[in-house]
Amino acid sequence: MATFWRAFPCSKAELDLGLTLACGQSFRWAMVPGAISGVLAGRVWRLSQTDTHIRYQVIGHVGDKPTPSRPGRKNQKRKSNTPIEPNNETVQKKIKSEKNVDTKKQTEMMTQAMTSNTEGTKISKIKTEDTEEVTLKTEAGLTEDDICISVLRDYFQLDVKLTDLYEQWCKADPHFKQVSPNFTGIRMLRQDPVENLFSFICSSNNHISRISGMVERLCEAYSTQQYELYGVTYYAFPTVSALAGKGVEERLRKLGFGYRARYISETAQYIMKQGGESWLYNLRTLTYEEAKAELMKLSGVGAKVADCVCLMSLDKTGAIPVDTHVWQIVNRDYKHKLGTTKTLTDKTYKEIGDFFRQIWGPYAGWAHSVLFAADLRRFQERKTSPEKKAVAKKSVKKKKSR
DNA sequence: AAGTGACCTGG
DNA sequence: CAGGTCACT
Repeated sequence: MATFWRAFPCSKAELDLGLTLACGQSFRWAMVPGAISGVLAGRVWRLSQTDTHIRYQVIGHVGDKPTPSRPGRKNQKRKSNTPIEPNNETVQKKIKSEKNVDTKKQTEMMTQAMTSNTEGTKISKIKTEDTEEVTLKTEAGLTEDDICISVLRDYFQLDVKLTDLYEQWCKADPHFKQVSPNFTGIRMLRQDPVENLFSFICSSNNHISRISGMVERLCEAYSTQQYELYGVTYYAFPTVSALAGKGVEERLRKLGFGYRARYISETAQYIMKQGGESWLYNLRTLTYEEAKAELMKLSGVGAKVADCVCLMSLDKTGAIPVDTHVWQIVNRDYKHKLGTTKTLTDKTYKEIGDFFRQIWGPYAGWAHSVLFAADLRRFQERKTSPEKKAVAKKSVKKKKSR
C-alpha cells in the first residue's frame, strides 16, 4: 500500500500550520521541503496546508522496528532536521496496524473521536493523490484514517473556534487588535503531557535552538520506539519509566544537558513514585490552580514551566506562562495598565496572569501565545511595518533550527 | 517579600 | 546573555 495525501477543509485563520508548529510550543516538528514532519500519537506524519485545506499523510508508525536503546551504546547521529526524502509521494512502507504497539493511546484517541463535538468543524475526507483506500479496521470499526483525523482534531483542538476567540480578544484589547491581523491562525496544541513537561524542563535559562537539540538527543538516547525511513529515524518520546532509570543524570550530563540533567532524572523518578504517567495525565482532571501546584513540586519546575504544561497539555486555557519575553511585552505594551516594576517576583507574576485573564477571558493563555509569537524574532518579517532594518541586519543564514 | 547569585552550555 | 529554577539573604 502506498501512502498518499488526504485533506480536510480548514482555513488559515482557524489554523496556520507554520505559525502554530513553530511558535515555541513544540520542539519536534521539522520543516521539510513542502511539508512539516514529525511524530504524533505513535505515527510519523507529514503535514501541509493550502488556502482551504490541511493536508496530511502518515508515512509510518513508530514501534514498527522496536530497537530498545541500551545505555552505553553509541547512537548513530542522524540529522533528522533535514531528512533526505525523495519528493516521490509513494512510499513503499506498509502500514502494519495490526502490529501497532501503541494501542492504549489509540484507544484513547478513538474514544475522543466518538465523543468529541463535531459540529464546529466539519471534516470531510478528500482524496488527492490516493492510490488505494485504507480498509484496515479496528475492533471499534474505525479505519486507520478515521483515527488519523481524530488524532489531528484532538491535537489541533479544532473544536475550538479560533476566529471567534480572536474577535473577542480584539474587542477587549486594543493592542491585541493592532498586533493580531498579521498573526492569525495561531492556536494552542493539545500536546502529550510527558513530552511537554520534559521538553520545557529543558527550556529553563536556555534558547530554542539548543532546546530542540536537547530534546532530540533525549529521544535518541531513551526512546523505546522508533521508525526509520530513508536514513532518518523518527522517535517516540521516551517514557517516564525510561527516564527514571539508573544513571540517567550522568548520561544526560554527558549529552550536554547541564544542570537540567538532574531535573529530568528527579522528575521522572518522582512521577514513577506517584504511579507513573497516569498521574501526570490525571492532572487534566484537576483545576488550574491544583494542577499547577502539583507540577511545581517537581524538580526543575517553577511557575513558568508549570504554566507552560498547564496551558499546552493539561487543558488549562487560562494559564499564562510569564517568561522574560512576556515580561518585556508587559512592560512595553501594557505598562500603563500595570505598574512598571523592576523584577519579576512571585507577586508580579501572579498579577500579570490575573491582569491578562481579566482582559482576555477564559482562553487568555491562547491569546498570550499570539502576542508571544508576534514578538519572536523569526516572525518579525510578517509585520507589515516597513521598519525592518534592524531585522535585515541580522538576517544571516542562521537557519540552524528545524 | 523583594533581591541576588550560581547553575551547564553555546552562539 | 539566553523563553528559569533553586537556595539563601
